[in-house]
Amino acid sequence: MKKNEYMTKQKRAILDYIKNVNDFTIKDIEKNTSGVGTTTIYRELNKLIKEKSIIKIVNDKGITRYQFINHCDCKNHIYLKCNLCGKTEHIDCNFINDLKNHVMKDHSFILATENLVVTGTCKKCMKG
Amino acid sequence: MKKNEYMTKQKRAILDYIKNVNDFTIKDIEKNTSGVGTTTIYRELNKLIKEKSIIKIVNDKGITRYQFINHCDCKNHIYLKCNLCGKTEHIDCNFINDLKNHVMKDHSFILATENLVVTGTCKKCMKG
DNA sequence: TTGATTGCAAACAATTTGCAATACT
DNA sequence: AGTATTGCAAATTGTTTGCAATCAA
Repeated sequence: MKKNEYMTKQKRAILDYIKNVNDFTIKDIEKNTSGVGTTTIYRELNKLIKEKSIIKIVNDKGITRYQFINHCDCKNHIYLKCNLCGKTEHIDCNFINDLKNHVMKDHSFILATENLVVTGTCKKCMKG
Repeated sequence: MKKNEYMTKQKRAILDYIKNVNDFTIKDIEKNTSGVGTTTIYRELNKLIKEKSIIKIVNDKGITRYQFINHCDCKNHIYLKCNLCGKTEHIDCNFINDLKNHVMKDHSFILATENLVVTGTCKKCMKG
């Protein structure tokens, strides 16, 4: 939280909710909090978008969704983003280093692993 | 294109434009085509979204953008996109299979290698 | 106390829809 | 000919803003 910012009960309610769900709509927040006006929700989400803590996307059904991005300090990681549910998980393992080395050695290309998002189908959606 | 669909000059103008730019706004299309109504643009883009040919996102400045997804038929390949010069090269080798298997086995995630774009720095720009 | 935050209502902007005219096959 | 497509204008929906009251520090 930035300086000169107050922590209000509305803000806390919003943050508490979205940090757990990771993928949500405005209506989801309205349903899962109480005593928080819609205007406040928009204002808080816009602040988070500017800070790049969340992103706003419109899925193939036309529904506007917000997704929480977990930033972290570790290296050698990539994001796995599910094409179906839209959720992004984050893996951190040595294999990424192997990939990086391979691409460097055999293809003369420096892979930018700091912010690498690859897509596919997650465990959950694989079943459903 | 689906059956029972007509190829009109409006549709062709839109498709010609977005296939080349890969990332665009409604206004970009309006500026770079002529004789295409805004309604038609929205309708065409929505069709592409439903078909998952493009995605619609709102960036951290609040601008709504659309991004074209390039599909192709070959397997085991990924695209290497250079952050500096913007050029995309395309590699096709066994290592990609290893990556796919690893992600599947150790992270329970089906990697969509048909359309995987990773970014970094290419040989040319590495030197310059 | 001081400045940030809230929420209503109003303003605004983006997107969709009805429908008659037009273009494609 | 028959059906999909277009584009205007109107309707709708999503989002933002002004402002007075309230709340956090």
